[in-house]
Amino acid sequence: MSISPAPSTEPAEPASLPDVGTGVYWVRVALDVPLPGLFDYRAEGPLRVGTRVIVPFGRRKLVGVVAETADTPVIEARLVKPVEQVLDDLPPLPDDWLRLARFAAQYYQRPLGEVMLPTLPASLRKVSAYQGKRSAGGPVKRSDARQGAKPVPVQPAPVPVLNAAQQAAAQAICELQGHKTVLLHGITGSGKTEVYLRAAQQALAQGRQVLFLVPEINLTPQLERSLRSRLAAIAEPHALAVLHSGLAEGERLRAWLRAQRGEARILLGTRLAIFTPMPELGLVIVDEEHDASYKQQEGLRYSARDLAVWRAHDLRIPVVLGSATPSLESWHHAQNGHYLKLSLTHRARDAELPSVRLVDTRRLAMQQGFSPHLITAMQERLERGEQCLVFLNRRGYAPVLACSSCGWVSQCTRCTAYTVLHRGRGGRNALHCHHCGYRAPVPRACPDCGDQDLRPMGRGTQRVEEHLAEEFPQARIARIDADSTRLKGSAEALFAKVHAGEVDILVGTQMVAKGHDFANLGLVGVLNSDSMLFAQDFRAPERLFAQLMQVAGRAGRHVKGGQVIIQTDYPEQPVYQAITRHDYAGFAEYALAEREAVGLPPYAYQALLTAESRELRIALDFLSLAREVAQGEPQWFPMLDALNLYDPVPLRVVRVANIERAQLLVESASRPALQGFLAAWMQALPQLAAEKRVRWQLEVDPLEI
DNA sequence: AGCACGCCGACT
DNA sequence: GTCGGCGTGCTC
Repeated sequence: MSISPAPSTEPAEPASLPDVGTGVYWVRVALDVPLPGLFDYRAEGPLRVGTRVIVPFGRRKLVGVVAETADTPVIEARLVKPVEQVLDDLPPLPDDWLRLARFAAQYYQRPLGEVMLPTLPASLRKVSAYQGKRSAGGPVKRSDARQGAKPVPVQPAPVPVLNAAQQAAAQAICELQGHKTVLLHGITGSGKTEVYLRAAQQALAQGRQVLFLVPEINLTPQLERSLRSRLAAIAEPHALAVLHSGLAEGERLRAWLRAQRGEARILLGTRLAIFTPMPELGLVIVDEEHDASYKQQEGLRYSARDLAVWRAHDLRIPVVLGSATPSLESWHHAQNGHYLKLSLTHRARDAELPSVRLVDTRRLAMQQGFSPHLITAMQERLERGEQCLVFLNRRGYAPVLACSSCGWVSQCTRCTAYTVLHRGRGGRNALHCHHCGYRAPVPRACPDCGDQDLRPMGRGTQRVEEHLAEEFPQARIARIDADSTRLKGSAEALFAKVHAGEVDILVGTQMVAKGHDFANLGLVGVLNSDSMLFAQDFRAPERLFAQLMQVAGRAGRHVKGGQVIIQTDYPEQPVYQAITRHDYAGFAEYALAEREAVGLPPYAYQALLTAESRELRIALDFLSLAREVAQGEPQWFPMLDALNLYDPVPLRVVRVANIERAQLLVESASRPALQGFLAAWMQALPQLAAEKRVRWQLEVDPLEI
């Protein structure tokens, strides 16, 4: 998105002014409640904006953040309650943090308190942490200041020699003055990380902090190790802090505090780290910027990547977005000169890109989803002692169980979805609903006609694993998906086996596609990717391309002649054609032209209003009413003719856990028109929803529609 | 969202 | 006779 912060020239807000003669200081406090606006309180002394306070709210007490000071309260003064406790265990939250929170609240149409408070470590926003303790009171004890991370012994890694392209990219970033968004487009294995590190190194040398965002927790340990060893050469081990939702509360608090105090010089984290105060922030890096996990999918539905761009702009510092397959939004900005595009077009260690072959499966005799070509290729690789990866984005044994005589199929009673057949340990099978978590035993006979011939239709990773065990009885096979890695640490253990060469064939879902560098992997086989090709979502081809590039990038990183085999019924599709040439730019050009022709993002901006109710009719009625309200009040919605409000429609999976869902898409070619409309609309929606008794949410820049 | 008040069913 | 179901009303 092209969001530009307002210039941050206004001085820090002054402490609240006394009400003349009374010695009362009025403050407006942001609280984590789903009510619009701020709440007036009275303080005994001046309070700086950004100060955390404990205030009474109804029958309870809450931690809030002073968002404004005022000469007079908005509500009647006698209704205003006093601040109960001023939390001074931390300095007030800094101005740039407040600006970021205000922007996010306004942009995503949520109350300020719902943005501010959930981004703080829990102990800084829980009243319980401050009650009962009289002395210093609160979670930030003096000893925390000195408590860094455990002193992990780290050997400095040798600084790798950058190739010419890496050198040029790093230099271009290091030479930037002020704000710039850089799109670092580097194919898998081209050494983007070294470029990030070189840029980070310079920022550190200039006395600045670096914020390094990564998509998922499971990427962090690897990167953390490599960053630690690289950092050992240029900074002390304490300089790195890691922040993600998998941390224990204490660790999370400590990392946040170290970043906030400027003790941590590099903060490595997932999307939530974008909200960490960093007093000397000088560079933001967003690795794998296209990755959907930068988008929070509940509560405040923010994009950490987009907020990173905003924050960097606000602070007048560079931000580097890196990817082998950039989002079309970022690519578009780079193409039109908004972003600076830097490219790494060759693999760093002279390794060649794997060859990609499309196997046209329309006229082939398939065996359990495998073409003879793929089986033969696997055979050859295994004979050479290389590893094979079979990629299939579908877990379980089979996506549905069906009766061979009457047409019954296994369905969830609570959702409009098939239940998936899963093979449990000891051959105990069960039907799982992937939407609501419901589990049921497998019926002995068809519930409709009594026929005992129930057959699994299609295949998931379990069935593929089973078939491969028959096909390659000598091979050691491992399966990595959400089911086989449910237990803590089991994913690491499985990956370790693969890395140790104790696995010949790896079967996996998208979990295996990200980040891992398998030294001995020669062949990647892709099954059933066509299912993504014709998904209803307009971003499906973009996601498919990114996923195929990513999984293809696992092959032949160190092995000569790496190969990818994609089985498809549609080899002529542009996505597949571009993949065979490793041609991101070609794919992007094609996809962007298509988007432009039909006016989809990045050529339009979207928001999605979703409603939930026990009855679909009610959810749809609410959405229709919401649309009528907008169309019926032209004085409230002067921007209406720049907007497109679509018909309310049921979601593709309309019922989940017995709740029916529907949505209404709003679209505009003008961001300000959309923003203005949403702000006005939000005034009317809560009342409508209360009348219809529906749960609802508004998502700005939805990823899936 | 919490939290409490408020009126109707199966239990120590 | 009570414990508790969740409807609805309010929070500066």
